[in-house]
Amino acid sequence: MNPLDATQHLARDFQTVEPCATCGSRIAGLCHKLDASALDDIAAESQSFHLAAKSTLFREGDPAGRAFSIIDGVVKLSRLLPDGKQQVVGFRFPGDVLGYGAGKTYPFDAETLTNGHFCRIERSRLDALLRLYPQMERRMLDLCLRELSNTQDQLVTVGRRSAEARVASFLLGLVEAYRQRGPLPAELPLPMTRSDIGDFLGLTLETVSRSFAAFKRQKLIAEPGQHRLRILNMDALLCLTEGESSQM
Amino acid sequence: MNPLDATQHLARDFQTVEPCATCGSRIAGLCHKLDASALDDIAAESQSFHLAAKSTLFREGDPAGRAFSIIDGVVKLSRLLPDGKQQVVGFRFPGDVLGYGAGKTYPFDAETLTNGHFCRIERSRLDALLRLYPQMERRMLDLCLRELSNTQDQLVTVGRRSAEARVASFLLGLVEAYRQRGPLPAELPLPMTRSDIGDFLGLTLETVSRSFAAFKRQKLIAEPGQHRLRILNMDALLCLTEGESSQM
DNA sequence: CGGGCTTTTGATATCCTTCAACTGTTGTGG
DNA sequence: CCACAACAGTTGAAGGATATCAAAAGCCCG
Repeated sequence: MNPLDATQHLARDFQTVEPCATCGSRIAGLCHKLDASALDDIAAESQSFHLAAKSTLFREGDPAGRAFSIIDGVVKLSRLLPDGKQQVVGFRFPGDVLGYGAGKTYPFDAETLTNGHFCRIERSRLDALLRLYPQMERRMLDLCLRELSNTQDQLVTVGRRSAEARVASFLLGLVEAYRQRGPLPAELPLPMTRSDIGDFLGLTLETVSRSFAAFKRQKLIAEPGQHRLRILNMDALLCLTEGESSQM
Repeated sequence: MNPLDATQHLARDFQTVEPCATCGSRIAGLCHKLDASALDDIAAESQSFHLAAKSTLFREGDPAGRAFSIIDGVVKLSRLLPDGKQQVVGFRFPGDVLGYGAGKTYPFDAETLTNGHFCRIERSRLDALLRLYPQMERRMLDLCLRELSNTQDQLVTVGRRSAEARVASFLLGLVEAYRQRGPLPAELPLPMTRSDIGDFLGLTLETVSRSFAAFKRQKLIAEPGQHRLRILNMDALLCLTEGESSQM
């Protein structure tokens, strides 16, 4: 139980305030509300490690031998299409689990957008732990259901919304991701590039840039510095999301 | 254990040949490989029922009090946007579980496209069963992981592919769904309308119609009758999916 | 047979992409 | 410390893929 403090800025009190035995994180990942013996087992089976920004956690097609839990940092999950285009499947934040899927290989690349702190565990060990601790398996199911729900939301956004509505939707999703993980700071980190956002939303980076510019002109958002975002008019963004042009 | 025979056309031997104790289905839904006592419990807690085509199983926003398993039939899951547009989140087939999600309300409408045969169970009972039978919870997790993977694939399709590539991708997905559920017949049922398909792919019904017309002209597919589909050139469809224009 | 869907097909409109040039930022080595 | 290269972002102009609008034909059910 060695508490680490690398997680303090983002990781306040997401569902639990007990630091995780594995890594000291106060974020409720897989280990949410486990009893002491389960936590000991996980601690024994998993390793904590750091990674610089723009590192690769794993690549699409690699044998899916390990699962990862994000203690701190932001990760981009993306798939490369034969024609070179990229689709970002999602962004992952502290508390999220990566690399535990249906197939035998990872279905996408996982790349850090920031410096990060992670936990890794062999998949076979994790499977054994899930069998051993039904509470943990239940937690995994809940994480999976939540992720499924988010992905379905994203499908609606990409499939049926205009460019500006998609960008607004992305911004609100970002706010929500941070809110779930602690008190919302006035300035949010925005570690992804216009290109990342575009690939997430099914848009080009230019279109994303134009939408950001439009939102700034309307004083809906501000970027006080590189990779820093300030939401000025949440309601207007919400309106945009719902299809109406913003008149607030 | 009353074997029903309503499932014979689609429901051949999807992962198991043992008919489900609950409903007689030979499709591996939730009850896949459960022991006798678990099956007895499920049978006691769940009810089987029929529904005509174009019926509503549940609506977006309804309290999510029950989960459903499809024994036979095809179901459309869709979300309605404020501006009246519809996004189809997915189509579900025999063996799939519906209505078991993260939230307290259903996140989408579920509507039958064909006559159907279903199993229903109170959510609280199902949760209790999942706690009681870890094998069943594991099965639920696997179903959820597979669904997540499919939804992520769909995100790539909608986000980054051209209209024809999306339609080709839908057709291949349909083939795959049927293949997983039994020997593939030469003629597949196509119970969804152009509009349903468009709402699934983020296209208008006209664009879907034009893509179908193009594929027929190129002899990639045929429609021998209403709601009947024949795949003539799978490889060319696969090619289209990957971005190249079909030259085969 | 008639009314309501579904589908097809054509003509036009539009939103977003593409292409291009330029600016701003960051990190690196001389 | 500055010069420079690489990368990220901005903005404009033009073109294209798909949406929208419209009309007609086909199909199903009462």
